[in-house]
Amino acid sequence: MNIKHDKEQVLKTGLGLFCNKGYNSLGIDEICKVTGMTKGAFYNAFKSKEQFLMEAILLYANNNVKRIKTQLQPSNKISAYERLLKFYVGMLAVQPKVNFMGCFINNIMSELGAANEKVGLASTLAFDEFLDAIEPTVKEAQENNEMNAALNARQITELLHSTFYGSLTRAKSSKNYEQGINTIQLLFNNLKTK
Amino acid sequence: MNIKHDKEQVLKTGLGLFCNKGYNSLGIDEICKVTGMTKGAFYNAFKSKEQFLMEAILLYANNNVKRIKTQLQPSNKISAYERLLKFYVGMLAVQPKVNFMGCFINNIMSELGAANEKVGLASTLAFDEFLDAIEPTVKEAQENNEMNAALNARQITELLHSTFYGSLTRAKSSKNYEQGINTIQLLFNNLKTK
DNA sequence: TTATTTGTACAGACCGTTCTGTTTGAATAT
DNA sequence: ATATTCAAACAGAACGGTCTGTACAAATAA
Repeated sequence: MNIKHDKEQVLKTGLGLFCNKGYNSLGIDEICKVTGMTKGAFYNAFKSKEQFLMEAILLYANNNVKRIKTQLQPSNKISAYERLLKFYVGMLAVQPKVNFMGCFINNIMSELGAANEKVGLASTLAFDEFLDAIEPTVKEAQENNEMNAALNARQITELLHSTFYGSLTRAKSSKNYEQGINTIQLLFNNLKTK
Repeated sequence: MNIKHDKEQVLKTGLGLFCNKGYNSLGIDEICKVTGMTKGAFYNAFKSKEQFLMEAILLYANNNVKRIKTQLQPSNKISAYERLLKFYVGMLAVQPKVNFMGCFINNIMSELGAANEKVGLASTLAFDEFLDAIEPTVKEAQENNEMNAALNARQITELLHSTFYGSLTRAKSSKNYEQGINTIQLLFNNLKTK
């Protein structure tokens, strides 16, 4: 009794598992168990565990870009600066509810980025896509005169996101996100136009 | 013919291996091969791989605190602000020469901090020791009126180091440290007294 | 029929750890 | 000085478990 598996659904489930357990701690057996697949079906659909990961990275990157764009969507109720601040604080504050799983791309960068060239490249590209999605809102904040317009918008975006990733790593390890929020707040206050 | 092993030297060598390969990718076999030990000797000296790691974390933390204090040592040739900037830029710029191994504590936080409570705690404590070593120089920069004295020195230190760690993770993954230097530069410019 | 997909057992490599027996050198006894 | 004892350190094979990936027959689809 062969089962017709929805590859997208399997990938989505696997992505969730990767987010929670990382790469090395998640075995093919567990992916199969949770998705209801067998190994034959898995290896028929995916060339290898690494390729499965690569597809999961792409899926995550796409979904996350969409999420970022939605959350930073222009609004006349809340300014660009405030949307950005809320965006980053929100991602930190939600961590206790998601078992401090952090950001999949940041996790994969840390776990495999240095050792595996392909994965390093893919996660670097995903990171850049996130910056692409965030940068317009930084520009908007500059045009609103909320942020210093003399600075390069891309570099501000890099600064925001790097600080966020550093704070997130610390939050994961200490199981405490409050220091991270303070750090983000301090950075935003400093980038604010006086 | 049994060999007498120097535990400190073994730990030092093992720490170097952990720095380069991370925790999961480094096997006991390789530690033994490089140090010239056998497994019997290894397990006579250390309870487990995890305990070996814990001792390596302490060793690294101590050495690194010393290094930080040396590099940030008060000087009348270079101001506190400049010493801090040089300190962070230097750590990024050196990465190509050390195979982008980054900071051991940051690596371990990322790889194991979330999964292993003991390791998470130990690396969080090490992080705090680094902040303790850096904070006095931030205070000095504030007293020199190089940095805004209205801000909390500890929180500035947190911001500096979190941003550095975020930049470092990205540098490791992309094998490029220049963006990280730009990010640190931008942050320092923003914290500078106008 | 013929081609494709799936289920399952298993190969083969690797891992951390344990086990048994050996070496060693210092303490003690002669 | 010489012989004996003993505990700690060491050597390295072996173990139990994990892992990814494969082989191949059975089931299904064309």
